[in-house]
Amino acid sequence: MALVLQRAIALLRIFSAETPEIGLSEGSRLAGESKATVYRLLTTLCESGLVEWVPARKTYRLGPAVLELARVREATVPLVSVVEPVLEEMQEQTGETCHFSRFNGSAMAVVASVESRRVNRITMVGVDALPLCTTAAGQVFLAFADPRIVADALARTGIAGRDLELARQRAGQVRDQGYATVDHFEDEQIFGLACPVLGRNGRFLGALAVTAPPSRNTEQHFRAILGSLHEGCATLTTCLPD
Amino acid sequence: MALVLQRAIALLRIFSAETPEIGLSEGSRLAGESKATVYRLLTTLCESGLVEWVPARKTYRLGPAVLELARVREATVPLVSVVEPVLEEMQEQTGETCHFSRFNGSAMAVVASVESRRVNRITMVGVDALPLCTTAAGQVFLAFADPRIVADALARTGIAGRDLELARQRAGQVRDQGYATVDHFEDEQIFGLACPVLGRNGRFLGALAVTAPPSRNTEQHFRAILGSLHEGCATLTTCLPD
DNA sequence: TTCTTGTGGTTCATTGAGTGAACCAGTGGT
DNA sequence: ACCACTGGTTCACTCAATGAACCACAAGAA
Repeated sequence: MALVLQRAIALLRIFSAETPEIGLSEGSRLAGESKATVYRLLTTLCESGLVEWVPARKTYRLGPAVLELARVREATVPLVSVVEPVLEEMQEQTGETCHFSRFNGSAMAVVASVESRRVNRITMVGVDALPLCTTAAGQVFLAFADPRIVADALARTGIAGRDLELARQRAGQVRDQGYATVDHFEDEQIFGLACPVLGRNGRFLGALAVTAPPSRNTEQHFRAILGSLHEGCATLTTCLPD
Repeated sequence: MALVLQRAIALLRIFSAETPEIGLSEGSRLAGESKATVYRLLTTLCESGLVEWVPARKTYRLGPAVLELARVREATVPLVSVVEPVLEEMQEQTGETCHFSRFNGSAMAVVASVESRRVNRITMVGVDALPLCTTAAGQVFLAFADPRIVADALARTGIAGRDLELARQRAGQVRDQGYATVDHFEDEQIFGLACPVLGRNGRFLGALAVTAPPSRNTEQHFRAILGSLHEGCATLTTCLPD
């Protein structure tokens, strides 16, 4: 029910760090709706400020109203304002890029990130969603979140057969050792280490992660990062609602 | 057109710092829609994560998805990340609570704020919208924004006759002296001082403001605040897009 | 120049999605 | 036992959403 709303929301979600602005035809194509429909939806969204028309490029992009909504959400359920100081502290301790992400129904959505100050570092600019199977944060979700939610999430990715078995196996490993590591992302050599953040009731809330160039993954540094992660997780467990 | 969408957006905007959670009946009342309609809209919004169901209190509130949208918007058009450091600097210089707000179609929406560290201070907790006529930020908008937008905004407030004349007069004063001051907000004695932030093309972008207990409004402190404001405005003019 | 192919935007007859009155079932207070 | 609230659900009616077909325009090619 409320198909129009669903369409409109799907349209909103098309906007991302990779495609921050879309034209009418492009939006129509991406959303799989007729141009007339997309036009009507976007114009209505523009009226409210949720979307913005960019005359210079004849495109649409997310509008300032989403910031207002986010501010209200943050005032209702503080998340970023709680997570950010923890990430700052971790960045201080490890010197590396740190981030916190939550499952949003299809991937791990980056909630907040603090970048390393080193010249050779992992950047989070333009990254707003992390895949479930190929990132440390995602693997931590697969290992520690409610099995039903995980099963549902895996089903949606379309992963099946041998790959599905491997993912489950990997989740088991991660669950056993309490953290996940990866040594690459897509085609780049990247070291990633993530731990689960659980609420006071034990429910999975999100993943706290540190990423660095693989050259810095020495045994000593690894232990320092893991220590910082554990500390951060403990803080968040006590400070986050739920 | 797209009436359903308009209804849904109106519903989203009901959530505020003052009413962060609403029940079904309450929402139906506030939105002026039938319970069935509101139920359908809220459930659909919940599916996408834009709204969240709170079982403990049997209410709805804004969901985590709005944070994701805000992150994308912020990556597209940096605003908070630009304004926040400026506010920090101003708070350092003046010792007072500083904030930046933008016109959102009906009021000045607070984009970012940094609170004073003094014991007696003005807090921005639970404040997300500032009225146009009774706050320094609002008066700055009335004085410096595009006259057509201002006229439209004033019309919507329902202000007319003598009060409208007074507002216009006040806007003239503010335009002449380049800043706005107020000595109270609602029934509280509060000192407020605001300056307009204009884009490189001269268009009004928002209001930069400092607020303090009236007892601290000495001539010397006033000059310090005004200086800090001018500095902040200059920075924002060069750093903000548009 | 002219043709093609793209864009953003608009129209309008058709129809199915959205609507709300009326309906549960539950709860807390009197 | 009653009342006045909740949150949630049903279903016949109808009006709002839909998309094919339509502009006007712009950029590129022949």
